[in-house]
Amino acid sequence: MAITIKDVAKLANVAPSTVSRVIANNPRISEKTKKCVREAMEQLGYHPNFIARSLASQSTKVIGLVLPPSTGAFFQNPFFAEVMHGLSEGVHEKHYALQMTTGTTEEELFNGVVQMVQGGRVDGIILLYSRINDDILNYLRSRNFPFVMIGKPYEHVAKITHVDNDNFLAAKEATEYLIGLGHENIGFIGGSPNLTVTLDRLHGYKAALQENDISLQEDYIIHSEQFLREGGQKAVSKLFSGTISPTALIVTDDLIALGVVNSLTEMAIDIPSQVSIISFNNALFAEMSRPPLTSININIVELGYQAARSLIQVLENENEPVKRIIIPHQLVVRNSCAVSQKNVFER
Amino acid sequence: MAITIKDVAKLANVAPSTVSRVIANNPRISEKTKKCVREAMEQLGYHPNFIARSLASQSTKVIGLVLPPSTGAFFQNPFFAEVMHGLSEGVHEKHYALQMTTGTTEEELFNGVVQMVQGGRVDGIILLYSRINDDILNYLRSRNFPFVMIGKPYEHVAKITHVDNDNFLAAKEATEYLIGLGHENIGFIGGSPNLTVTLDRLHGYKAALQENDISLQEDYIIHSEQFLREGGQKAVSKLFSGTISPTALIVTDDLIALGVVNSLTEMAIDIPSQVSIISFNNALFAEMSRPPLTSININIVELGYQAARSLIQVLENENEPVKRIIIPHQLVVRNSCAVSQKNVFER
DNA sequence: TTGTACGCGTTATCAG
DNA sequence: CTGATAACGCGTACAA
Repeated sequence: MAITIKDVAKLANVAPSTVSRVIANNPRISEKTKKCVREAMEQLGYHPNFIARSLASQSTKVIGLVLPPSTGAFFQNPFFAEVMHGLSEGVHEKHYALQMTTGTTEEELFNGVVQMVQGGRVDGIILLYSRINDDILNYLRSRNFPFVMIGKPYEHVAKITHVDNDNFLAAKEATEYLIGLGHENIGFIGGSPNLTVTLDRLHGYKAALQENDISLQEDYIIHSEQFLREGGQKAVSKLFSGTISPTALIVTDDLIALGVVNSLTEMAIDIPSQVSIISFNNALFAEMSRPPLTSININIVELGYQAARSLIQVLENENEPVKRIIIPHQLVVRNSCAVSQKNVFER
Repeated sequence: MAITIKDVAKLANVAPSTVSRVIANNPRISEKTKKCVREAMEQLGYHPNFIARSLASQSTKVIGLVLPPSTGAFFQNPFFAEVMHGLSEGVHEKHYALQMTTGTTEEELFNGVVQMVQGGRVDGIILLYSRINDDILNYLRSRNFPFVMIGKPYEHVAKITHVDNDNFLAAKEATEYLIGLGHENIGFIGGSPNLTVTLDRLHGYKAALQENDISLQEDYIIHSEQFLREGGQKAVSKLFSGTISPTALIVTDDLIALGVVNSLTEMAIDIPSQVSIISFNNALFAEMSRPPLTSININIVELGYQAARSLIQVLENENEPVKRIIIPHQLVVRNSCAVSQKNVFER
């Protein structure tokens, strides 16, 4: 059995509670006994038992992570690694640990969260996604359990602390950029329409069209359930089978964009001379693609970092106000967009 | 305060210990009281407290993950996401949770591990790397704490359960493949020489040369500390400044290979006609690179999955024997290797 | 400033 | 088959 607080107490000739107070650096303990106790701890190689501490103090110093339902695909997207990077830095600074649960089905996932929460495994939770009508979100809210989310809540925006980009603006700017290049037939290829990111970007796209008096074509909008390359491929075949094909595309994820590029290349449609593409996330892929993709850097690492920090603030301050943190984005111009060749003739 | 076992006991008119036994599905409890207790649990919405359970049973059902020291870079490499994918599936099947610690310095990392171990936070640990003279490894061994590692231990191979590829063979095959194409001036660009993966692959490379009576050129061997693109770029400038430049390269990581490709392209050295490249890991990059890289698929997801499973076996079976699990690899041929043009003339 | 005693929510041992 | 009771290791009123 490991060294406990009692062993230390015995060696230092004090009561266990005194040792406990020394650990907590309680100011009401004399420096002399503190030193004495610390020496005893050193000598025995004492390390506090986190589990016992958690039970007594009702706090674990662990933060739970909830990955989106389609966990398998999520791991493949560079978003995962980057957000983990930021999260890990954020929690590490404050001496918290990260815990993950995953599940293959929606139900398993939900149960995993319940176990984390009601099982007392974690002090708070970070949702790595935001979607419409999320049971997990509702559950956390109904139990009043501390959590923050990455992405904009679909409902109750003002009541949920979250870290997000201004996806509306980002998509609007992206679209305006294409319009500025003379494009008017602009397609939108997004991820699942249940995700708020997708919706926000779609709205930004629509707003830009409207402000520039370009009529919206519903069949220029495609949603691909998977945030993967396959999604992009399917989207292209739908988009380019119509009568008038778009001359430019907004794609909400680099990975999907990759599929799009693949398909277009196979169809011998040149990028950017025939179709311009602008995508989101600025993953390494974006740079590697042929042609290199113009993409919007949403600073995913920072997204994770801020999420971690703001959750910890919620946990450590009695009534921390609800916050909304917006991480800036940047358009990274590469070679996937060109001036529209035909806008003059077509209308 | 949450519902406890006592509340359930009261409602079901039994002792708390009985409730505990029902949870554990103890066979010595009558079906009748089981049903009664379960109804009470249902009615109250009871969920067992994991922390209390952990304290009493001295087991947390949590597995700790140790990332390599250069954590920042590690997150950027697709290896991270893939291995996490496998790990998460492996632990999820057996109802364990994953916990991560990270640290910016070696010392922080070490302390993180000590906290996990001595703090009783985790039942076992998975090391996501293997290197020479690892303090953490020595610590775990000295405390006799259950752990498995991904990669081959540098020492005590027969005493440490680990999951690995046959990196020696993989590199040997890769080299032989190049030799088969007529190459004799084959360079080796590896990651840190402190990692056993690097060493194993280097040995495989050397063995292949030797068996084919090709003399080893020490200045054809470059180590890049970072598993990143920058590493590849530096390596190239060293390699191609000598008198006789290699006509083929073994690169131990796709990300490094990417840097190599970049640099060679900038130097207007054509791949594969002037230099052939074969790399490891078969990340998405490999396929996307221009030209697409011939790479060795080491099945990273499986590496993680098996690591999780074997650790859990160690945890759940009294004296599970030490195991060594080898995950198969496959050469994925793309377009980065060609028949050597000059081997006939040069010797 | 320090010690005593109890509670945190379970599991496990030992009776009955 | 079930019920007391004692751990598990620590935090914390309360008392001294």
